[in-house]
Amino acid sequence: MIRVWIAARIVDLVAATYGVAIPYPAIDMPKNPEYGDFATNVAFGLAQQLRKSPMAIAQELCDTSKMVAGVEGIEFVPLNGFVNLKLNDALIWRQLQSWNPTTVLPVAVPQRILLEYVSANPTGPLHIGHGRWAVIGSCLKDLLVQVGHQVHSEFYVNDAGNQIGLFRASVAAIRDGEPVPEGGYLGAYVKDLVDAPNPVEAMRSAHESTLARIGVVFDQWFSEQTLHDRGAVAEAISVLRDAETVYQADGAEWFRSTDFGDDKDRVLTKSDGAYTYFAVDCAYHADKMARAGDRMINIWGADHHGYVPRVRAMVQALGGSEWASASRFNVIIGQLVTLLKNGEPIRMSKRTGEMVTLDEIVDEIGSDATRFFLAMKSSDSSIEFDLEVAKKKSNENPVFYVQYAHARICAIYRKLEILAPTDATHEILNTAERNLMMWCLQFQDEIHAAAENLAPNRVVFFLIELARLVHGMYESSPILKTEPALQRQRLYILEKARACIEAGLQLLRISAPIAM
RNA sequence: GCCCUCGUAGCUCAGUAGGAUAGAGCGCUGGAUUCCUAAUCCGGAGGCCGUGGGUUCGAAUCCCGCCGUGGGCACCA
Repeated sequence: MIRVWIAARIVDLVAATYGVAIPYPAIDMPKNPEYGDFATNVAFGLAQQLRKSPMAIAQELCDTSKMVAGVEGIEFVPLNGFVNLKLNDALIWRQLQSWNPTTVLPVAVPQRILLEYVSANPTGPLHIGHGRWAVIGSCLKDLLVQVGHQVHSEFYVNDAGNQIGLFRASVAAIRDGEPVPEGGYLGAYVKDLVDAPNPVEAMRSAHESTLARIGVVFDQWFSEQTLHDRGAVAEAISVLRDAETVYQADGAEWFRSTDFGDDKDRVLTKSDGAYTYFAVDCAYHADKMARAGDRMINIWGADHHGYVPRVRAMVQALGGSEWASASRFNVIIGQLVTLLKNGEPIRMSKRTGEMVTLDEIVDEIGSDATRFFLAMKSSDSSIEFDLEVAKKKSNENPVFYVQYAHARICAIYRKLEILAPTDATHEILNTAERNLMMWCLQFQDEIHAAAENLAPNRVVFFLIELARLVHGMYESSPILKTEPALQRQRLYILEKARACIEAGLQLLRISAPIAM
């Protein structure tokens, strides 16, 4: 949390200089290394309030810094209104000595969070798209837990309704040698289910096994059927009715979701008396809000994004307006994945069974590469997943780049036949050593940013950059043929970096091999 | 038609609580191996950040229009 630490020093400095209290300012890493290690733009924000130019304020802050306690080892340099900060080697070294990548300060307000993801229908095997939500969801869970939240992860099993009836009928038809019903399921996997006592449960169980192969395990598999069984749907509708958000029209019962920003009202009970999928979802979300406590996060595919406004409406009607806030309810809409083979997109259809399953992909390229590729892209852009690239063991495939950095460090210990040093003193630090240390120290800041923005891909990019710095130091700063004190210094830095890579990969549930 | 998403190097993508000269990998190109795994490193070329306005001391980032991509617009699930 070095950036938080720096920000706190700046807050103190501003208070000491002008007697004003400010919130934690942004701490940037300047692109130009001549500007120092960190920079802050507080002077711009204070300019209006203090009726002074940013340049003058930056200058004054830097002047005052010499008289303030707690900033020893930091050189303050004003430039163009920015305050640039340069940390001396001793300070960085002290920071590193007390730094441990697995220790992360908890957030100020920990939440109880219910995270729902994947929730694929149990009518066919999982594909790469489900894999993407599975990976992002599982990374998100670990991230949120890492910063102090309590997270319950859940897979919603749509084991009731028309599609399930059609699916069961399709399996039965194939078993009995009869034609599959109109709009039914024809895929090869359907044949494999004819002997299953319960094809739906067999399919769900297959999902569980597939997900376990890529390290995705749910705290709960929530059955839609149980909502029907205990009358939860009728209960949810009556809550909406009591809130006077329900009316009758055309023989059906409607939820006035337009009162909550949706663009049209939605049917709850059809004119034939059956509940809609949406009505069942009302029951599910009511149940989730009761269990979640503080916050709900749903991860859905792009084909559901039109569904979001009505769910937001329903959540507010059932749970109260506080559930409209982004700190209580998030829907992450993940864009689609196009699978490429030899540069050509593969078309998929679940109904006819023309598809490459997630299992087949994991068979081919393994869990580590699958997870890394799916985690590295931000969830709101559609991506291409190239099977050939994912199989390559080169720089084109960044998972090996990161793992190799870890393995290389381990190889040095083997060569020297020693264990990693637990402490060391330092002499002068070269640029490669210094940059690597500075990057490691920001690991926790990055974890917090990734958790806050629900963006696990930030961790992946942090690790790629970390690996780059390790490889850079490896090339420029020899160890075996170096005098003992410097050797120990370098080993100490590399061990911190190794632990950081290990911690980062663990967060992504990717292995950190000691040899490759 | 309406709503949502995205548009950054030739390709695949980072970077968006506004910051100082916009980044990486691949591809192209020039180098590095008496030395810890070359699965690596160092250098070069390559950009009006879709487009036109606006807000601001400052915009890839925020707001509006337009163009383009993908998705959604059921008493389906």
